[in-house]
Amino acid sequence: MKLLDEKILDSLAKLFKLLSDANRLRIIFAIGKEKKSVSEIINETSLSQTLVSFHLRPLRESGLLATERKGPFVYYSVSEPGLIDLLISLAGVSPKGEIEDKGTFMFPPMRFMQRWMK
Amino acid sequence: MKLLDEKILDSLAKLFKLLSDANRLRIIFAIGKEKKSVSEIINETSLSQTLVSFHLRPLRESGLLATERKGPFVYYSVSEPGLIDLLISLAGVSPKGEIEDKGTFMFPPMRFMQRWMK
DNA sequence: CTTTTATATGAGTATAAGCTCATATAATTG
DNA sequence: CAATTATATGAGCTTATACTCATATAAAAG
Repeated sequence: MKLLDEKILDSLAKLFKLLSDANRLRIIFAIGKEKKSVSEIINETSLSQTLVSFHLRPLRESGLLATERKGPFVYYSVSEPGLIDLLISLAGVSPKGEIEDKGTFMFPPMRFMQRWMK
Repeated sequence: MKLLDEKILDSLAKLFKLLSDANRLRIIFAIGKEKKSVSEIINETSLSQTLVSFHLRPLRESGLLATERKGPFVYYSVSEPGLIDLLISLAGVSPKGEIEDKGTFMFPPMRFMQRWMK
């Protein structure tokens, strides 16, 4: 008997706020289900070092990303892999940008999103 | 073979931005899978008329909500019902705030969200 | 037609978000 | 330890967001 209370709404809003920037999504998709160093993220996203670090901060501080240091490199990973699945299904893409696997569940793509894709 | 391009990222970011406010979520959950007049939304959310109309605008203009006038009332509905399912599963609540139906699929609740729920 | 009810909107404001620049810290190498 | 590579952070700027107030429009009722 779980009620929809204030806390859940606030948490959901915070989660969506964390995801409401294209560069943040680029970064998260770049990490995917692996561990990526900041350098790798910079290379794969073509964003500046400062901007990547700038966006990594709130993602890390919120707990959405986890970090692990290995020598001079800091590796980032998505704390909740389910989030990647969610993003992949919402984006309507497959993990490697190839044909969708009909066997795995995917949320129906948000149709109305297409009006923004021009 | 669907690639993750700029347009998809931007669309996703816009979608999340639309959902990144607790009052917007309140409004969307209040509408749910039904058609609700602005008055009903005001009553169920306890938000001011101006604030409700203020938030309804971007939701409507983005296409996320659809409107229909009946006499003096304007009824709002969620254009893509799948969105409601998504929100319900992310929030970890059942449509009526009761026990979750084990038969229907639900995305695993984002565990890390709990750190925000205090 | 005037009044009332339902809803929308423009203007103004305070706060937050996204970004860049310069600089700081952390670990590695020479 | 000095220099280099990897990453983080504070300050400052610009734009966007969330909100309120006053007012406007739309339909219905009297």
